[in-house]
Amino acid sequence: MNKEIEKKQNEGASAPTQHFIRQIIADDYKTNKWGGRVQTRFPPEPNGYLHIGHAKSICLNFGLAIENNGLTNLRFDDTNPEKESDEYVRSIIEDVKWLGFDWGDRLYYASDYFEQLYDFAVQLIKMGKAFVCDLSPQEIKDYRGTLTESGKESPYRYRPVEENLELFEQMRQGKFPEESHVLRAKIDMASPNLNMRDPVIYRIKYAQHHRTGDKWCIYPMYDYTHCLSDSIERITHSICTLEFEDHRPLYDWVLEELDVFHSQQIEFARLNLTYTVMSKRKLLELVESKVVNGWNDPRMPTISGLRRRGFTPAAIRNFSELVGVSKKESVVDYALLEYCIREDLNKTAQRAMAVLNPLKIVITNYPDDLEEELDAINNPENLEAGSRKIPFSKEIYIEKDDFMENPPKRFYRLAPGREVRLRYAYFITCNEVIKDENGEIIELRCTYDPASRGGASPDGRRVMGTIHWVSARHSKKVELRLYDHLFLKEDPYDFPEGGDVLDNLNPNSLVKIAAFVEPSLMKAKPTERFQFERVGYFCADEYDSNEGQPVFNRTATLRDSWAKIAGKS
RNA sequence: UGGGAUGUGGCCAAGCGGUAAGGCACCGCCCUUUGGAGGCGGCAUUCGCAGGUUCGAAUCCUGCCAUCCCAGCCA
Repeated sequence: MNKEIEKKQNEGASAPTQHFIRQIIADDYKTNKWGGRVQTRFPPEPNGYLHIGHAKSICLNFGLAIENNGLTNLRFDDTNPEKESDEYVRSIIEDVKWLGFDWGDRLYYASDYFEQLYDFAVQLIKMGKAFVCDLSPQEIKDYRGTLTESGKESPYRYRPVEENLELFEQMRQGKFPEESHVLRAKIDMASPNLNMRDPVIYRIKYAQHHRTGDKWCIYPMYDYTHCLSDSIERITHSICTLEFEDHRPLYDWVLEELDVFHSQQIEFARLNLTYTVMSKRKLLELVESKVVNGWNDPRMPTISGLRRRGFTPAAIRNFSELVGVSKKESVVDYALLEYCIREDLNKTAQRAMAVLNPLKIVITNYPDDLEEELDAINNPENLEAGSRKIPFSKEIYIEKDDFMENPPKRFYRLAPGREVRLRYAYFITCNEVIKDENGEIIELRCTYDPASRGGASPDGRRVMGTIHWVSARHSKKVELRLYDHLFLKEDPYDFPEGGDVLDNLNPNSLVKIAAFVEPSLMKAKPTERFQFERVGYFCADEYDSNEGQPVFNRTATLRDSWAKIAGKS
C-alpha cells in the first residue's frame, strides 16, 4: 500500500526514472558512505569535439550532483600531449556551458597534478610496487601474454628500489629517448585481467603539452592518472563508460596501495544513435576527409553541430534523461531526439511562412494594386508572443505539393474546383490550371472570398484544408539548407566485407534550396529559431547569415501524417 | 580456449519473491485557421533458453545460449 502511494506521488511529480546510479547514490546516503556528500566530475580528453554521447554523460554527472545538492568538476584528462590541444579545450568549455551546466571555480586539468602524481609514483617505487622497465614496446607486448596465456615477468621487475628511483628521476630529466624506459606498476603478470599485468604507468614523450609546454618529458598513463585525480578532487562517484569495467581493479589497486581517498568508479553504457556514428576517430575522419564541413557541421552528432542545426540545450537535456541509464549496450532511435527538439520548439519557436517549392496563384477577383496587411499569430502555443503583419496581394505562391490536379480520396488541399483556406488570409477556390508547353503546371487561377478575411469562415462553411503561402510581390528569397541523416542505414556499420561506413553516406544529407519567405523573416538574427508552418523547424545559421540576409538550417521536419497516408495508398 | 559485463514489446527502460511502470515508434478515434500541437484509446498471458526452489519467480538456484569489451608506451 505504501508502495502504491509512493508510486502515485512519483508519477504526479513526474519523477525521473530510477536507474542504478541513482540507486547507488541513494544507498550511499543511507549508509553515510560519503558523509552525505556527492561530487562527480566530467573528465573529457581535449582531443576532439564533444558529441551527443558526451552530452548524456555531462547531463548525468551534473544532473546527479544537482539532484543531490552536490558538486561537479570539469576536468580535462590531458595526459597525452600528442593528441590534445587548446582548441579542443575551448570547444569543450563552450559546449558544456551551452548545455547549461556550471562547474563554479572547479575547472581542473589532470596536468595540474603532474607533480603530485610524480611524488605518488616515487612512493610506489619505494614501496616496491613500481619499477622502471627497459623492455621495448614490442617486448612488453610479447611479455604480456595473451587472453588465454599468462604473461612473463620483465627481467627488470626486481630491480632494487634505489636503482628504480634513480632511473625514474633520470627519465624525468630527459636522459633517455622515448620508448627506452617506462615505469610499471608491479602487480601480477598471471592475472586473467590484462590490465593488471604490470601496466605501464609512465612513458617518455618529448612533446609540447598544451598547458605544461616542455616542462615534462614523462607523462602518466590514464589508469594511473584518472583514479588519483578523482582522489585528489575528493570525487565520490566516478562515472565512466562500460569499456573501463576491466580497468576498475587497477583503479582500486592504485588508490589502495597509496592509501588515499578512494572514489568509487561506476560504469554505464554509452549512448548510440541510429543513423549516426559516435566514435571520435570516425568523426575526425569525416572532418578531415571533408565529407562534412567541420566539427560543427549541422549533420554532425557533435554538440556544436546540433547547436548549429538548431537544437536547444533543453531538448538535449530532456533527451539525455529520456534515454535512461543502464549497463546494456543499446542504440537509441534518432526519432526520440527529434521528438525532444519538436516538443521544445513547438512551445518556443515563432511561426513564419515559407514556400520551398513555389507554385504561382493569381487571384483573379482581387484588385490588381491592393495590398493588405493581415494579422498572424506568432505562436499559437504561446499567445504572449504576440502577432505580426503579413502582406497579401493578388499574386501569391503556395507549395507545389499543396495542389493536385487529380487528388486522391484523402487529399484535402487545393484541387480544381476546390476551396481551401490560406492561413491567416482568405478562402480561395481554384478555377483554372495553367500549363506550359510540356504540360507542367505553372500557374493557378483562383478566386477569393472577401468575407473570409483572416481565414475565418463567414457562414460557418468548412474548408478542406489550410495551406501556407507568401505574397509573390512581397516575399523574399533566402537560402534554406535541408538536412537529413548523414547515413542511409540505421546502422552505418552495416556494410559488406571490406566496406566502410563511408559507403553508407547519404548523398542527400544536405540539399540547399532557395525558398520564398514572408518579409518579416529577413530580420531573423543568427541562431534564431522558427517554425515554418507546415514545413519544419529552422534556425538562422550562426555563421553564414548576414545582416538582412539570413540563411536557414532545417533542424527537423514537422511530423507529416499526410505523407504517411499518401505513402499507404 | 582466459577474464569482465549484458540479455524485459520495433527502440529505450522501470521492476529488487506477490502476479509486467513509463517514454519513443506504431495503430485507431476525437479535436484543430499548421494533415502541426493537443485529447482519448490500443499495443508483452510474458521477461534469452531449459530445468529447479517456492503457495507464488522477470525477480532466488543450476545449466545452457547469444551479444559486447579486454592483449596501446590511447583515453
